[in-house]
Amino acid sequence: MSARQGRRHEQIADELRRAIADGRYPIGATLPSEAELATAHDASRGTVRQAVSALLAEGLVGSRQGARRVVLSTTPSQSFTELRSFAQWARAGGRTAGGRVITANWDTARADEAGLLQVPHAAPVLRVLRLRTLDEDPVLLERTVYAEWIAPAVAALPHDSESVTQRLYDDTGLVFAHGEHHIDAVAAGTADAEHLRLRRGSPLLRVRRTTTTAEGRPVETSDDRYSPGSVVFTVRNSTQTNPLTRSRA
Amino acid sequence: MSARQGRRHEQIADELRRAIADGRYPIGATLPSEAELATAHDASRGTVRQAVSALLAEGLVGSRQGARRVVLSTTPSQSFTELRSFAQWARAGGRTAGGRVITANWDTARADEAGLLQVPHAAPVLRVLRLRTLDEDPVLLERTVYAEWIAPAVAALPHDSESVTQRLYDDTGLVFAHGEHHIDAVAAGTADAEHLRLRRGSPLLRVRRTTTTAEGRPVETSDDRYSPGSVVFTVRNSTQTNPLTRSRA
DNA sequence: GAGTGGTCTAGACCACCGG
DNA sequence: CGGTGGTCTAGACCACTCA
Repeated sequence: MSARQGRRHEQIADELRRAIADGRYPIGATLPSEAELATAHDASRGTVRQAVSALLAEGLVGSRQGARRVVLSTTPSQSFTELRSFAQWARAGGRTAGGRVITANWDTARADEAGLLQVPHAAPVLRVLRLRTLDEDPVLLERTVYAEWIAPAVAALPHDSESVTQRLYDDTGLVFAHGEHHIDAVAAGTADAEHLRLRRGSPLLRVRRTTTTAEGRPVETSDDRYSPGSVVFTVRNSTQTNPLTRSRA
Repeated sequence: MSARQGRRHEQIADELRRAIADGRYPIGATLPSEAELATAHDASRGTVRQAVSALLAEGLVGSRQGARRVVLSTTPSQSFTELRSFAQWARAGGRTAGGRVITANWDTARADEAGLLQVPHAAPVLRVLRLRTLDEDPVLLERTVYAEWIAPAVAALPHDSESVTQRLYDDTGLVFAHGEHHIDAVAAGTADAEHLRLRRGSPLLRVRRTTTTAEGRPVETSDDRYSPGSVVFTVRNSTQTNPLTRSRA
């Protein structure tokens, strides 16, 4: 009994994910009502709602007041790993990714970083400055902060690893499951300009991202700056297949 | 009237968003406890949790069991997961959107525009240069090209319409259903600098977007340039859902 | 009108954090 | 240790959908 039994809502969510993936609820099918799920899992309606809202957030099901929930998608997206991993994205586009660590050192988390990584204030973290190249051109400067629990595995990697994501998966089985990306534009600072071979003040596309495991445990948070003209982010969305709305249906 | 009273959790969330945007809770600050918020808003803890979880989803605050919630970001974040218009997005954050048309004139579609709008080459289009403000500050310069079929409705709008999206819906029933967004960074040109009150060469976040109706009919295509620090785009993804992809410039 | 999801309440126990 | 967030329950009322 010792194994972490608790968290009924996560169990219910997993059960539903499995059922959808298995095709027991194909696209367009309706899920059982909250009341039915509550009875079947011997849980309260609140717990069932917590479970279903996770699927809602993942875009697996859609929800409308008054109507049963509908399955929107059964197949996990393949392109997530592309988004997460610079190397995999480059390879998919037929280009060659390179990378090298410029500096790597232990430090303490700043307040915002501690929040993002969900670790105590001033907890030890590993800071890595890494330059990424595409077909030999420097295009991306990454300032990544790793949580303490994963940092040793990162520190053990070769400094010129082509794909950190792949190496971490091979070495530790770590899978990046969720990501959040904040995108804006900033002017290149001195270090940015030097490493990306630009003039100071050049416009850079900045992506601040935090990646977590499937359980929601934060792994790393990073400030990535892309050389202008090297990369464009594309988003497609619609009112009908909007998988990511939260409470506001 | 349209004030849509009665969703306590949304009111509480808005109040917190406003407080964070105003700097009453700077980055790194802790939020009041759930119990305090519940008392202050005369709501139950469950309702407060629903409100706070929205901020959590938006990346404004972080959360760790046992510790108070921490403010991670004060910049308003514009989420693709909510296909909101600029004005609607501003209002949701408790801010005031303004806008005025600088120039509007008929022209013929360039080749790329014709392709995006799915109209014949050199078809007539309406070109509008529009400056958008947030709490009186100019933050966004839009260069929008409207297809001929919708252009008359656009041309008839007051030049200082707060929400073009809303007005078009009210006047014509038009609903923007799908969007495609390409995001990168560019340096401010002369016109950009003048209208956004920046120096030439300042980094701007550029979003080139094309919007279509539910039937897939293109309505407009636009080159939007955001003043630095005014807006952050946020994308959440996971192995299950991936609305964002990266592509070559 | 019955069913269903959206919202809300008022409790409760636990795991974790901090001083 | 007290405070806090994470989870859960067992009700309730409403808005909406659908047959």
